[in-house]
Amino acid sequence: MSDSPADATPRRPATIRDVAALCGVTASTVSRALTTPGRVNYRTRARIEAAASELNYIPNAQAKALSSGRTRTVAVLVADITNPFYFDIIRGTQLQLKAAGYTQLLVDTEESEEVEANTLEQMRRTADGVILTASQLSDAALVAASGRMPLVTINRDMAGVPSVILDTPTATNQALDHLISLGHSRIAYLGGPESSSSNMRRWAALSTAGRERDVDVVRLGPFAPRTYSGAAAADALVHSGATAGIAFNDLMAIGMLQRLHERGVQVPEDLSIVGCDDIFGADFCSPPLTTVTAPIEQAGRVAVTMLLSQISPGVGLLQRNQEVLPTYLTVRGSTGTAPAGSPRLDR
Amino acid sequence: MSDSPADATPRRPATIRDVAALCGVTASTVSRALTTPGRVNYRTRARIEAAASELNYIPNAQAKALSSGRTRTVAVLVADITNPFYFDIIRGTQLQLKAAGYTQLLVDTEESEEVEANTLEQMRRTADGVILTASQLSDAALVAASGRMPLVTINRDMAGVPSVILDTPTATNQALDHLISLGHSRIAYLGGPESSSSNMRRWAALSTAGRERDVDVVRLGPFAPRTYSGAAAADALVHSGATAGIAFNDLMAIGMLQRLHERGVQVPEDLSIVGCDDIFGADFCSPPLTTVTAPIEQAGRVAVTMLLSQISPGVGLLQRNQEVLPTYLTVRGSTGTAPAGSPRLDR
DNA sequence: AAGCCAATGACAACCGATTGCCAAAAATTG
DNA sequence: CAATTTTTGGCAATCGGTTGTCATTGGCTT
Repeated sequence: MSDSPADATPRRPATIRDVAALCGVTASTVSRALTTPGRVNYRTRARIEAAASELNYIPNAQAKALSSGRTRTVAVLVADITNPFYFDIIRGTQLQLKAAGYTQLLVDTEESEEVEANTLEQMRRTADGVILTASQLSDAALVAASGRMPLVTINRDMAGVPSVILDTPTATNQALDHLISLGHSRIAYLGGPESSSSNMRRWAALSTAGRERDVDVVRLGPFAPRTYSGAAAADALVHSGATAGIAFNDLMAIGMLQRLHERGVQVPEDLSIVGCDDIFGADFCSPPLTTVTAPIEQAGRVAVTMLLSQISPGVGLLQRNQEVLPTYLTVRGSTGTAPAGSPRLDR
Repeated sequence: MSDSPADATPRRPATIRDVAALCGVTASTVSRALTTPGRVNYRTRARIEAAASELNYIPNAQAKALSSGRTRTVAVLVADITNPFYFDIIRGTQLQLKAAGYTQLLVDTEESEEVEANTLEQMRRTADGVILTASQLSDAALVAASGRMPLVTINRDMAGVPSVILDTPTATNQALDHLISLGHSRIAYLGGPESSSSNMRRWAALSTAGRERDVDVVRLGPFAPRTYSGAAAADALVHSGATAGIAFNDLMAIGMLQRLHERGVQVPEDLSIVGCDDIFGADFCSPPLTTVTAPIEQAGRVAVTMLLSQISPGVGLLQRNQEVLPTYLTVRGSTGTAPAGSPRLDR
């Protein structure tokens, strides 16, 4: 039992030459048999395939990459692996990449432009393409990078650079209407990082919509898109005198919920809160969060599809170079009718 | 501006021979200058370094891997990328791998033994080592795999295979004592997958502890370790007549909380719930979950450290081949005193 | 000044595949 | 049946590095 053929795994994995030797052909023939089906007589191919599986031959990916120039690997750069938002992205990319036989390289850029640029340069050789989330790169650098290698961004709208955009501004406006219909007339936007283009787009949409609908929409922040900055955001919101707040993302919104609970401010009785993204947890926090539901995982999947069509243009899957994914408002327990007579919330 | 030296990125990245040519030396000298510092005169090395940075030379990872046999890549296999538990693992591995200059390959095995085995065989060439979470492999297969390449498991206690174990049984017993001290005397364990070794160890510890302390500990399930199976678990718990439940993990516990809320069962007044892991969300669900806090991210980090010390044995970092990480009980709002007189919970 | 040794850089083989080109064998054609 | 075309497999170069071996150089000892 110590050496039954099934278990026997020689210490050195079989190479293409081992297979060739076993069949009495050369390595090039084996290579052709395995990669260019029609190029080799079917009888010899059968022999080769048998030998390959007998030796448990697995082509060396490195060698393959070196000679072919393709690594069958895609790098996914996330800004902050701590953020559940990116988990959904990663889930989507992983799913789609695996289906296409690609391997996923996961890199956390820690929101650093430098790390991002270096990684990108590194990956130029290591990966066949890159998916960039929340890029910190300048417009010029991004365009340049995109010219150098297949690349798709998520949530970065840049002409000439293929991208997947989660259309949160539209749904944020829906959220605004939702709040207005509940009687709110002074509403705050708890902003995220200034460098975030979705943050900017969203605020632009909200402030315009506010003017059109004749309600006060004020902007607070910027706040870090993390749970812990929810405290600052909550305090700012209370102090602002607004009766409802739309947060940059769910993380912040959940942090706000916690802080407001501590301070004894009732949600939604005293204050309504809307989040954005609908991440894991948004449905079971207390109260459950009214939020803008974004198809995050789908964004990851679509990004991969777009990227792969760049990598192998023959396969005309998805040739557009921008994909806008719709989002929608999910109403849960954190929004309610505006308090009568604008109660003094800030003690 | 279209061709300033700083921006100029030739279409073909510079190779080691380009650098060599620019310095009037051979490729081997460049290689040595860059990798074996003392091997080359410091003056020529300086010249080479200057040339390298001028040409923006980045060694080709594939070629490097091919000739050196090291890929500087580690594969992390997770059973289910959907589960927040693994996010924390991934976060830990990513952190530590990056610090060591390694790249992380992320693979979702979808809880399939076959996918796991195939990936493992594949990675034998592609990665320098593997971190295995929730492995589905048989003991024999695991030992064999571990003999073939550097490998560290997380939460799989197998003699001869280096592992990181989150010692949840100890803290689960603490949870039991906590419940007993609150007056509970009939307590259920909502089991996870039978194939999970931490599930088995935990149940073994709980049932022994229950006997020792002379309280009823019953086992329900198995249930899938997901939020959605919390409904079944909650119903089973209510029907069992126990006044407290310890769930296999937080996901299940959070699902139970939701279901119990729907059914109008008050937590913790009618029923106490304890989770396990302390994942993202455990602190802000409703009520906040009493749970066994496990240093999940640390487990990822430690696994990487152990793996790297296997890969380069010279660096005597962490030579033990099993690391048990302590966990502790975090009491939040989902546990309380036992209801008086065993109220009829099941309608 | 002869002899020796360490330092330094070049040469060439090698890692494991792919692929352009060529020659032998087989099949087709007139 | 000879001439031509197609099929099939081998040879060797190549991808971009690493590394063992060797020859040269210069410094040092005695």
